[in-house]
Amino acid sequence: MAAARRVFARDGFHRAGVANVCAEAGVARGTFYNYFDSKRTIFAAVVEVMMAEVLGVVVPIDVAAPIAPQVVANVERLVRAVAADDVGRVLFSEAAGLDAEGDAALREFYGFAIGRIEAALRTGQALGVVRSGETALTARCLLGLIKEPVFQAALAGEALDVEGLVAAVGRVLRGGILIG
Amino acid sequence: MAAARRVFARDGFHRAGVANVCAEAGVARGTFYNYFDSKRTIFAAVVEVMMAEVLGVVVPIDVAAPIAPQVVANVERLVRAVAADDVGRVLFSEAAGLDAEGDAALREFYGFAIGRIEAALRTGQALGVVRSGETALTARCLLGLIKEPVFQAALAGEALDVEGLVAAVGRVLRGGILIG
Amino acid sequence: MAAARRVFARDGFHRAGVANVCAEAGVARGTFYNYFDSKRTIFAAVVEVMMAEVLGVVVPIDVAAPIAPQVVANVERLVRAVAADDVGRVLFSEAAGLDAEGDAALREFYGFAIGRIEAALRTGQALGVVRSGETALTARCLLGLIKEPVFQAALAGEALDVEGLVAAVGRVLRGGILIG
Amino acid sequence: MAAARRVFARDGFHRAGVANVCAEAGVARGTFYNYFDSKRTIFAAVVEVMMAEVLGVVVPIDVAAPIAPQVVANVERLVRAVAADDVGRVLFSEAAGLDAEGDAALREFYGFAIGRIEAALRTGQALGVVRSGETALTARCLLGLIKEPVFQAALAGEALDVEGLVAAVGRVLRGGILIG
DNA sequence: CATGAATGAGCTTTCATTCAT
DNA sequence: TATGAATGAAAGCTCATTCAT
Repeated sequence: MAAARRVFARDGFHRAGVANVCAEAGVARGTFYNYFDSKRTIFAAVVEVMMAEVLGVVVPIDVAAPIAPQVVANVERLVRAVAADDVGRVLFSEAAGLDAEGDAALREFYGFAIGRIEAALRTGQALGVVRSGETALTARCLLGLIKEPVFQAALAGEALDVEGLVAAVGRVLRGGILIG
Repeated sequence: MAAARRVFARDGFHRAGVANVCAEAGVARGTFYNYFDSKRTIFAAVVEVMMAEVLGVVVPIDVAAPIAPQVVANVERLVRAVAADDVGRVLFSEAAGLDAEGDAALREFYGFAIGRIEAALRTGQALGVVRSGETALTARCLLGLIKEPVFQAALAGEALDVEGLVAAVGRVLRGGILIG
Repeated sequence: MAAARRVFARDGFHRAGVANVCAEAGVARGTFYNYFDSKRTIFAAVVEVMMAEVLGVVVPIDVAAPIAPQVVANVERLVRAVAADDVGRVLFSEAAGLDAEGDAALREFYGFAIGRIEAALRTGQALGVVRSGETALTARCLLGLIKEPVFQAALAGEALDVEGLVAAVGRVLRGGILIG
Repeated sequence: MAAARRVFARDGFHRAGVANVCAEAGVARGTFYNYFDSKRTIFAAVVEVMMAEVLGVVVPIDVAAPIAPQVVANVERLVRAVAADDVGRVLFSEAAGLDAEGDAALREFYGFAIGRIEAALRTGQALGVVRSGETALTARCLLGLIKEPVFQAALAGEALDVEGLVAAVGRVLRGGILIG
């Protein structure tokens, strides 16, 4: 699994071969198929782990405590999780469009993430700390707000400026962009 | 080209075969290779056209006229362009991670788009209609704000609610999310 | 035909394409097939012309006149004919092993040439100017004596030293190699 | 390798397909590519073995012992080696003109063979058993003397009369053809 | 008669997967 | 359980040839 993760992160699903994964793991091809049904299967397993890692870092907001720092902390952990180990690269570039099953897993992942954001928005609206308004599309927008800079950094091959990104996201969340 | 666009949009680069493209176009395999060097080549051509379509709908802001409606109109055209014909699906899912050349083209595309957004932010700051602050990461965030809902709609196989999205984006741009 | 000859001489039968021949001749592909049935056909025609050229330069020996100079002159003309225009390259490298028909043509060509040499040997023996002995294999040996240096020059891409070759051949013919 | 040798000998490089080689060997196409990079590669390997076989049978002349029988023995072994297994067919018809690399290998082969002959001629001249005179072209002529009858037999599809050929070559070597 | 776009059979090659050891 | 040689379906691509214009 760890070897597969490295190989998929480095080469992507299509350019990576089972042979590469086996070589990286130091086992024979047959051994691979004793543990995984197919290349597709291990990729799905790797992706699932990555999704769990990403979703796992988000901590539910405690409404009794100050909210803003909790949101910031969540965003920061999220960004770090996605930026680590090419997780973003695999999840955002490779996982989409593989096949129906893969897309379903991806939909579930995003559905869960967006659901959490939307729930947070609703709770925030109820508490009066989030502006009222439609939440479904807004949740998707917020997801993109965080995801896109990570994707761009991966595409450019640059390290991500996590603090800067958290600050930028925070600014947009708090006050938008336009004045007046 | 039109046939290839349909096939790549439907099946993706890897699942689509030259045979599929030829069948869709109603020509023989040899005919294909009279016009394109390789499967990779025609995909690059399709992607390039899509990129041009997307970038082409963005009209420079006229600072003499009211700015907000112009921004809204740009966002709306952009969203429609990306949502049409699975452009988003191809550009966001298939084009990334193919090879070095493809990634370079993608970087150029995003670089141009982000550059435009950043320039607009700077101009807006100079005019006093955009809050001051860092612009590079913010530009990426704004790109994600628009891109992600389109991607999600494509992933879910739903039609995109363009007006709703434009409204949601507008809301975030104007006032952010958080109160106080 | 002239264009085909150039192309086949330059590229060989297999690496040359009908497209190359047409480009060299400045005509369209369809035009080519108005005059020749196939690539194989025009190659056969080119080869036939070359064979005729080679065989045509050999002049029957006039037994009334001094014989040695006539033989030398024949060898020299033969060498020049084979060395010119990559004739040797086409005849010796490309024409063999194409298909049954091509091999048959080649057999006829060599059969004729070897027959001429053998007849000359027999006549010479009758006249007492050629040592007695078996003639069939000897004729093949003599053919090789002339052909091989031409082939080697073509393979090495060097110009052939015609005078030197004629002298060397003459020396072997007259006195062999070994002493005593 | 053995199967490939048979197939290349029978069909030639261009008419032989990897499929034929695999069928002859009784293995699947994939198996072939586990051992050889390409059709070109295995052909080069086959040719190399053939070249080594041919060059390997030539034994250096021992100047202390009678020379003529040694030369005859060498020629005989050479002829047998080239005549066996369609070695001549592959080496003389198929190997030439494939590509730059193949021609280079062929040049090396012939260069080595001609070099050996030339060295033998020089040694013979020093020992006074070979007539004085130019050696480079003469060496090529002698090569042709032996090679051509083998080639002709292969082309005609006849078995080669090895003893007759050795005798004919011997006659030419010793006394040439012409009298007086 | 010249054209050249269209053709499609057939080639080489790849690689996920199997299975006897 | 680990192995890795063997597998073969399927892909991309070439090029001699045809035929409507």
